[in-house]
Amino acid sequence: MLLQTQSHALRPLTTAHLAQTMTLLSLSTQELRQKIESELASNPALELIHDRRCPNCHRRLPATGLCPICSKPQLNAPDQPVVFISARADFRQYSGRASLEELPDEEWTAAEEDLPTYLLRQIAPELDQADRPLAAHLLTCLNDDGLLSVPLVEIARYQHVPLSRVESVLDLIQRSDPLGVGSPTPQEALLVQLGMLAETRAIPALTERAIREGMDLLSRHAYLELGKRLGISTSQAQLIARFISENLNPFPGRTHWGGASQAQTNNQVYGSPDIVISHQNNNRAAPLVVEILSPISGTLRINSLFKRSLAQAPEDKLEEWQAALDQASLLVKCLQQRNHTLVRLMQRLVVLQREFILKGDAHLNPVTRAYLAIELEVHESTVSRAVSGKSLQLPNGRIVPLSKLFDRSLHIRTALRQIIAQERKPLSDTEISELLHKQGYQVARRTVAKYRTMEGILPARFRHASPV
DNA sequence: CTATGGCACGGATT
DNA sequence: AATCCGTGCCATAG
Repeated sequence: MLLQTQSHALRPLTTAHLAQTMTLLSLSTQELRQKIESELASNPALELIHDRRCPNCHRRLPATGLCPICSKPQLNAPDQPVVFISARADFRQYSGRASLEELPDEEWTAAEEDLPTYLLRQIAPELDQADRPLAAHLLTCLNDDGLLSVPLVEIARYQHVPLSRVESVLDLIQRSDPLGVGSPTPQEALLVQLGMLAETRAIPALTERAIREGMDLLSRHAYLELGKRLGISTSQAQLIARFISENLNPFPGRTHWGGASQAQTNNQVYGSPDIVISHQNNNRAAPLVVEILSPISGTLRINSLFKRSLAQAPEDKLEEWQAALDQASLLVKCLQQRNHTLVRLMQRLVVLQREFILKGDAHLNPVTRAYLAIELEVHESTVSRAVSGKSLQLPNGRIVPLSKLFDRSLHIRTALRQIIAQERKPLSDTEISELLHKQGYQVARRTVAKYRTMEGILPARFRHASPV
């Protein structure tokens, strides 16, 4: 028995290590944070140091949370992008700020005021004086997305008012400027917006049902399935999806639908990015800086007190404590490995896709995961896991899935979009295919059709005169 | 008859 | 091994 525990304690690494590294790598920053927090809560051998030190070079950090050394390009290699683990774990406000910078000037005044007061001003005239505290309570419960994550009943109980009154006040809020704000789910936000929009404008058939019954499919871009569920064709389902993404906003808190400025917002991702690419000081000429956002602020390490007390552990607890310690050190190690892999991946990726990052969709290099795996001398699946489920914020503030950097057909699709934008008369798929051949893209006529629907472009015949 | 979408197959990718 | 993607063939709509 004794021999068994010893050998068990001696060789827990390798396989377990590998397995955990893989799972950690495939987690997004948010998921990883949850995982770490739960580990931290349950495992006394782990400890989080709230130091304000850079995770890369361990120098003291200024209040901004950005390491002045690591975020600067090296003098001897100014062209090399800087890739580092970012110490600022709280990036919600960060991404929010980035999107605000994109707003045209006239929107600034509205945006500068914070959301709750902005809303309160709107609803004040229609609001019964007695309901003011209730409204204030509701508004302060809004999260960054403009959604209400607290159940209504809870608020009703807290304020000692009937549920119906809470509902009527909330209804007032939902009809205020960021339309749908205060809805409990993105789904309901969309429905409210749709309802208001329906009064002034024609809406594709079945849009409401698509949101009600196919929300899950909609967010997964599973248009084929959506079509089946609604009993319509895939392309019709795609049209509905396109209409929704162009006219509605599932997260009313993020002011994103300002005018016609965003014509091609294809697969915009909402939520927090895992990686942020920006120019230093927002200066377009400055080198690129790549931050891999850390899931936690501070340093995760083994609790040295716990380790020392292991020597005096009571007989019956020894095994349990040892296991906790092993698990903790495993987690710390794997976390480092994950960071290392991500840094190496991004270092190479940013060089390969520099054009795309700076100039946009048309300049995407068709890089495959397998190719990158060979370059980095890691297994394909490692790259796969590192890429999956992560999102990337580009210097222009857009957040896209990291897998977009591995899209093999995006540059052809943008070429296609250009052709159609410049066409004098509607071109048939066959004609477009020929034009693409002249540009050096060998795509079959059938494929043109696929790309066209992917971009949400109507068939030639129906495309005649519709300047939206 | 032409343009286009659906389905399914094979090869590449993950 | 599972999934995605480009393509060919066929049915259908205009």
